[in-house]
Amino acid sequence: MATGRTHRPATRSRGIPEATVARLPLYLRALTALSERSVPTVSSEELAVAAGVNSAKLRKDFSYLGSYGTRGVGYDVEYLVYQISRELGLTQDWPVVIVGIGNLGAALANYGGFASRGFRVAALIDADPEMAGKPVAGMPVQHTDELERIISDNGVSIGVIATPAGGAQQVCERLVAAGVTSILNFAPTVLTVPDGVDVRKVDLSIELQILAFHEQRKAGEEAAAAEAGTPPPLRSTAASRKGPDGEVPAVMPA
Amino acid sequence: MATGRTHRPATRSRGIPEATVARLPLYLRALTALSERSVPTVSSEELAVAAGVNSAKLRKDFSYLGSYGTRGVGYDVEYLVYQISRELGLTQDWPVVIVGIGNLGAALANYGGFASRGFRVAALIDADPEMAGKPVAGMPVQHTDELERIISDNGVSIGVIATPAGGAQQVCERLVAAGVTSILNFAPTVLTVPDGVDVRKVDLSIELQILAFHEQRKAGEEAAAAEAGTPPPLRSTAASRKGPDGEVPAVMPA
DNA sequence: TTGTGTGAAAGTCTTCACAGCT
DNA sequence: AGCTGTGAAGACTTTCACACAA
Repeated sequence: MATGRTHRPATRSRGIPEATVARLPLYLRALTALSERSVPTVSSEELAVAAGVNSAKLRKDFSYLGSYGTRGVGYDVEYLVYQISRELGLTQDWPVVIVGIGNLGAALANYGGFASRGFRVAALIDADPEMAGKPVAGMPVQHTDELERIISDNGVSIGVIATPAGGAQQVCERLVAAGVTSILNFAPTVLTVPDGVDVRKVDLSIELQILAFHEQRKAGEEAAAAEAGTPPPLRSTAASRKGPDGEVPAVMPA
Repeated sequence: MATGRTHRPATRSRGIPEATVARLPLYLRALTALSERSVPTVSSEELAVAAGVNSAKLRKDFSYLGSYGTRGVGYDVEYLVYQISRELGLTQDWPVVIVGIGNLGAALANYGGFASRGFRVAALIDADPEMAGKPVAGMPVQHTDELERIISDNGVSIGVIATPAGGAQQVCERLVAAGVTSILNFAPTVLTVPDGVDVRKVDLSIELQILAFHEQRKAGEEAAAAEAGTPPPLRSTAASRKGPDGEVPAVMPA
């Protein structure tokens, strides 16, 4: 069945692990850079370094896509770029709308890498009537009233929410009702959506808080180490969250 | 620091799972909202809904912090806010620098939630001499030449990189050399740092690509379902966009 | 000889389900 | 009676280490 391309290796029991999917864009970026430098092939080790992961993980990840490498040689850069792009659905063009054109929304609209790989900003939408018509990133901002029409006219299925937290859920509901099934949420709030709709969130303050946690832990360990007479490990505290190393020795206050 | 805080419950064999740490800010936000509405106590189920997780996970998460709930009753909101804040290191103030004051950097500088909970923007830094002195978010932008001095004078240990990809690694190295040990990277590039330095990345295009992957999969399933005579699951929107070609291997609607 | 592809082991995270406090 | 706290089971992810193809 499946139109052509039945070529796929018997592997692939449908379902690439989520952790792998989340790394594919990383590999793709590294591969694209290699491609631009006309590098023909790359080993799992080299590519892994470029992508910031370890090679075993990379090979395992690629094994879910199929056997695209050549033993003793490595991977063909162009071919892999294509395979990963296809797997990620980037061989087609995704129109995207950005709702909420404040500082952040404008920044996103202006973000180049956005429009590049497979995505196209179809419209900028804001609730403020004052904004309507104003050009941002060379594109006129449209009023929220137009939201449903815009989604429908452009066949938009991916929406970016960059509104204040207060309005996010409502915007989300309108987007979903109009046909959007994937949402990237920058508003610092939890969005509730029906089944079948994907939401990913990007939250500055959450990231900072996670960093603060580790930062505090470093400070604590340093102090503990000093107190115990142990010299603070050269800039090598529990940097990596889980570190297979032996969990800090005796921090125990007893 | 490390003010006598030996109060800690006997539990806590040191080491809260990373996955739990990543959710603490979510709980904290939900709790803060409850606190503002003067809600005195909350059950794991209610709080879980507000934070967008399930209650078993939430209880397990809290169990790593200690036994802060009351069986048959729930959790004391104020007390939990305090405990989580302390665990995350938010009872102290973290000076932060933002490097790269373009659209995004300016948006981050203006982001309110930033300055709120425990973080304070200590300086805005940009490499463009033209920017120097210009006020952004009520604060003069400073030139990169000042970077080391600023970090050191303010005891900054957390840096935010919002430069173009090209300059990110170099900025990162200067930040680290100057004493920064936690970095939030918005530049679309992999940063290499020494052990002991934490990096978290926020990458718009990666998030979009992950959404596109799932979006494509939905379209594929929909097409397959239609082909198999099964009605597409509810909201069949994205119809206009649908998958590019077939791909749709064995569907197995069971 | 080199470097992929992958079973198997180890490590993490989530979910279940219920004992035990209030 | 109600809800927390948590062992134990299950699911997912990473890492190991080596057979095997080029």
